[in-house]
Amino acid sequence: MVGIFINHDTETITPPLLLNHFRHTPLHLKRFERTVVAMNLKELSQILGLSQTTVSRALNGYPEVSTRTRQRVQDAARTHNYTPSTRAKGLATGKALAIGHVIPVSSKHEMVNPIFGDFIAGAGEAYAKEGYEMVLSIVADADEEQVYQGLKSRRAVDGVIVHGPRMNDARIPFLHDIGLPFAVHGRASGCKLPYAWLDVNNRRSFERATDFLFDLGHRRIALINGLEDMDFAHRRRDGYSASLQSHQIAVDPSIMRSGEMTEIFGYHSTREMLESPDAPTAVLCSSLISALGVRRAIEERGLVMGKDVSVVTHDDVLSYLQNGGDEPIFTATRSSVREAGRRLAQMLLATIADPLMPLPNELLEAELMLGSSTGPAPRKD
Amino acid sequence: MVGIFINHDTETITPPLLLNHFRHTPLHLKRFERTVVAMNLKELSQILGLSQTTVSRALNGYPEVSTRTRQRVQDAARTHNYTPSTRAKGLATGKALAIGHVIPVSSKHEMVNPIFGDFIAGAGEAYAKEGYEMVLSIVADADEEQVYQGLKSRRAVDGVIVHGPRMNDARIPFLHDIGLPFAVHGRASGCKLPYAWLDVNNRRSFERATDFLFDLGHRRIALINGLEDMDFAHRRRDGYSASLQSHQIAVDPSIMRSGEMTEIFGYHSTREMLESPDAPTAVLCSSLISALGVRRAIEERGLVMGKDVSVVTHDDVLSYLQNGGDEPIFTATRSSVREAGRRLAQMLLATIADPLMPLPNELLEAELMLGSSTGPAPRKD
DNA sequence: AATCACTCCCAAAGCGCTTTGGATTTTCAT
DNA sequence: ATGAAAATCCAAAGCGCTTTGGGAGTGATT
Repeated sequence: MVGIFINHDTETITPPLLLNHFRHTPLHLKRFERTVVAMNLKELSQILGLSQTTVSRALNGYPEVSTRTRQRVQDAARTHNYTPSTRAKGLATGKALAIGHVIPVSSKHEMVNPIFGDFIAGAGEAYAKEGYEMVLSIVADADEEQVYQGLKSRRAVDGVIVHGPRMNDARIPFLHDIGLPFAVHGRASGCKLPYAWLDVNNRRSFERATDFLFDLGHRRIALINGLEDMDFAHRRRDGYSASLQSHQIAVDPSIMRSGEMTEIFGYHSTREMLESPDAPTAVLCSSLISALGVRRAIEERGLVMGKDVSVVTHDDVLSYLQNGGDEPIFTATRSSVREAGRRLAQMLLATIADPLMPLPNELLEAELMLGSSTGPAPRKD
Repeated sequence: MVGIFINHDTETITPPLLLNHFRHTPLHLKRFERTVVAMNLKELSQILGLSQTTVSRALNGYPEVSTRTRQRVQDAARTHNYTPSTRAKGLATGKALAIGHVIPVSSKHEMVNPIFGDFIAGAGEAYAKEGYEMVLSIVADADEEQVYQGLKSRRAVDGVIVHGPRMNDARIPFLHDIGLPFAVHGRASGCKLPYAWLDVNNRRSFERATDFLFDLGHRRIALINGLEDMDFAHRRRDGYSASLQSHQIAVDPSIMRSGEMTEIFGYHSTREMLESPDAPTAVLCSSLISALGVRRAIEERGLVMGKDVSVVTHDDVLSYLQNGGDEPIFTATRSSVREAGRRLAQMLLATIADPLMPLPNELLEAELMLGSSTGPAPRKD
């Protein structure tokens, strides 16, 4: 082992006095690492007999380098497996080359939103293309602001994606105040400030879905929605109510539920409502996962979905939860959350690249896909 | 605006010649940012009238600082909202203070493993506690090695978590070779090298589950499993086979399926098998999501789960997919993937903190939870 | 022959931190 | 008092990169 050390007075160095801190590797180990590990700019430039400046410029595409030299440098970089250290590059440029995703975990049920995986997958593609890293923080929703503050002052990221916006979401003015670029997946009604966002037209898609159920003859339509204070839930409810009103039907709270969209939630809600003498003939549901629960409740009662009770659900096109193969199980308002991730990430990168650009917005329309979960309202006997 | 600039010859600086590169913000903007933005060590030490050394030491818990000074420094840091830049700290210490998670996206179905969100949530807790960042790369499984190489040579992370190990997984020797610390969620049969891992005792839990079905009188037990080359699937199959053999029943490939564990997969597999004259009376399933499909196929055929056909599934205790509330829907082998994330992350951090430590392993036993999806085998008529 | 304009390259100064090797005070038994 | 040891603090040298402000060398133009 000793032969590997470069600096021979290693032994004579007095180790720093540590106080419950293991962050600092013993010096000899660090030396070891650095010796064995990755090539750096200095070494590469020595190999090439060029200055660090020239090598750096050659690699970063600056024009003050001859084509021949650039080629030579690039080849050497490849063969020696050289990639600049993000840390050092970041320090020098003042950019972090990373985007933060702060994932709120609902303190109530410790639930991680299931759409998150697919969203991240989409966003990841965009980052990889631009050489950005993606850093994740999982946070109890109460501590969120603190986390943003931390990311900012540690200079760990160049911007963040805001997930699961609520109405009048405090995070938006907060991020605006601390000057951390951000883009929101969804919108926050009531927020006056301009901000970058991408959203599905939730209101419209749920209005259409409700209209569709009306066309099939349904008059008693239940709504199983996300948590009240989530912005998307609010908008969907608006769309639902609008449709009811335009058909002169009063909104009836007894067939409306909101909660965290688990299978169980869909099941319990539906089960309760079906027990009533005035049970709904159709259910509009905010999530495919809950819709599975809805179906369970329906079938458990010996009813047939699409005949006795119709179901329309929103479908985020999650990779592990396809809505049927050839023939969709559920009639659904459909919008890929993965695609949303991809586009929102691009959006954020664009606003970071050009801070003077007007903040971009994008409103996606959900498709209404016909499946076998809907049918004409059953005749009253 | 101009008043904010600190360096007044800003205007006279000739901008660097850029070649299709937007990474470099115009200089005046950078200045602006740096001026407005976060406090740094130098500023803080000036405010305090101390050297950077002392401030740094006070904040990092080194003993060469008087209690009074330390207190003063800590207070100032808090009030001025100072947090050291991770980049700079990383550069100076040689650590990245970050752990990488490389998430393979199956190239076939572009599927993100649904357990991933909960796993990450668990791991995130561990990282947050130790001041580590979590960086994510989403990667088509073919490019994985390249991504590890990149993380290593960019010095972006101190270690990585390996997800979804396959049999004889090439990633393990590879990571070993490039000298990037890692810990595996699961194991890779056939890998001779020692490595840190945490796994559920898949073989045992599936053997027990099969035994249990035997005890209920079932003799024709189907297996709906994950992809063949996934290590966990292999082990579960082993456990299943072992139980069959110990009961003198031959393994019958016609009632065994393996594939990506979607709802649809569970549905189709079950549907097919139930059509056979020699249909299974029980199904052992590798995922709660697929189990939902299994149930659908059963009920669609007018059969009753737990009576006509028994189902046992593995349950990863995902937050959005609870297996029933009070009374579990499915009888299940149960092991929290979130807890696994938490522990594996701690494990990795420990091996990084002390590289000389023997590599830790942990084998979790799954609980066998009784639900209403199982019952005695129906009598042959 | 001197000047100019390029082209191609370089030394050195940061970026914000940690860590080393001392320097300066305090403290305290003698 | 009086050294010696302990307690505090500091200047400066990196960490690995980018970027600034030149400096040679080469032809072409006066």
